[in-house]
Amino acid sequence: MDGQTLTIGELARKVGCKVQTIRYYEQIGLLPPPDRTDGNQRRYSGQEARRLSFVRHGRDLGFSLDALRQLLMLADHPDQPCETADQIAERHLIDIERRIDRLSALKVELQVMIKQCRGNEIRSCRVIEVLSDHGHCLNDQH
Amino acid sequence: MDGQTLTIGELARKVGCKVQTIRYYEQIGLLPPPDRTDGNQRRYSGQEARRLSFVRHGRDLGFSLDALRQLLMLADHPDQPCETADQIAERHLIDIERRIDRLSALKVELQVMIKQCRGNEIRSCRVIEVLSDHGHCLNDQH
DNA sequence: CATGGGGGCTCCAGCAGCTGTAGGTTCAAG
DNA sequence: CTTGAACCTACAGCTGCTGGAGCCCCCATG
Repeated sequence: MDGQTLTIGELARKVGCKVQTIRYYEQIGLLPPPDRTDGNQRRYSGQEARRLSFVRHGRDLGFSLDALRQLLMLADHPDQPCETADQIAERHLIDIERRIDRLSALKVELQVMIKQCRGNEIRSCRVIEVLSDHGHCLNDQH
Repeated sequence: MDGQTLTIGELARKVGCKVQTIRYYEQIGLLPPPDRTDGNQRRYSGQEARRLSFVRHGRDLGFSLDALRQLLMLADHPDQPCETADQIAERHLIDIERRIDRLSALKVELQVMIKQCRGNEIRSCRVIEVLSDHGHCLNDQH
């Protein structure tokens, strides 16, 4: 099942992304240039499809293209210890945790904002007021 | 304390953003053009500083510039009912909840990935493996 | 074997939301 | 009056794609 070749459109459908995205990844050197037909159309092997899957799955997990580039380089050298890969993942985990915390704080603030404001005029609207006034800010670090 | 004027740099320091960001907001019409000195430098009033605070705080809360533009327009017409402001905030709340859910799922997946991989070779590294293999994907919707 | 249409190709512009640089001017402290 | 930090404009660049124009290829059907 590795000898199969896919057109760029088939590949895009398979991994769930746009054709242009694949060409973009190739352009920025994240995917190697695939073989071409005599008519200059790209044909992808199972190998290349797996590499793209890796990238897409990584993107779904929120990794940056740069982080994925590093991970791909690591994946190409399977004999080395995987500390670096771990570090990338861990850094990413910390980042995600920070984002969750931040978003949770925002959620509370928004809920308060909305609850306090029902059917009034803008003059007394908490949404506007809270946004105007830093005193109401929960995570006040400005 | 409203009669004070600030240079663009002072304002930037006060609200915690870059000078260029302020000029950018002016350029896209989010902030009105401020008064200038004879030497063509911008001078900001307390009014204008508050408007910028509003924008920055909104950005911190994850509102898009477009949503903030709408909210600013509402804030400029305080006699109208605030349903629209509410709707914007509510739509945004739903969005934030979705983002939290999504990030929480990613967090679990990353934690599993990292925990299973300690001091091995890349050959057996879960981080690479999980990203390569869709079978390990928790939220498998591809 | 011709043809039509769906997909492929390249190149380029644009999106949000800034950020950085170049090259010049102004302001205020000393 | 000098100096140097901060200001000015204009424009390019960043991430991660997405869409369009204008052309070309592939293959199923007649």
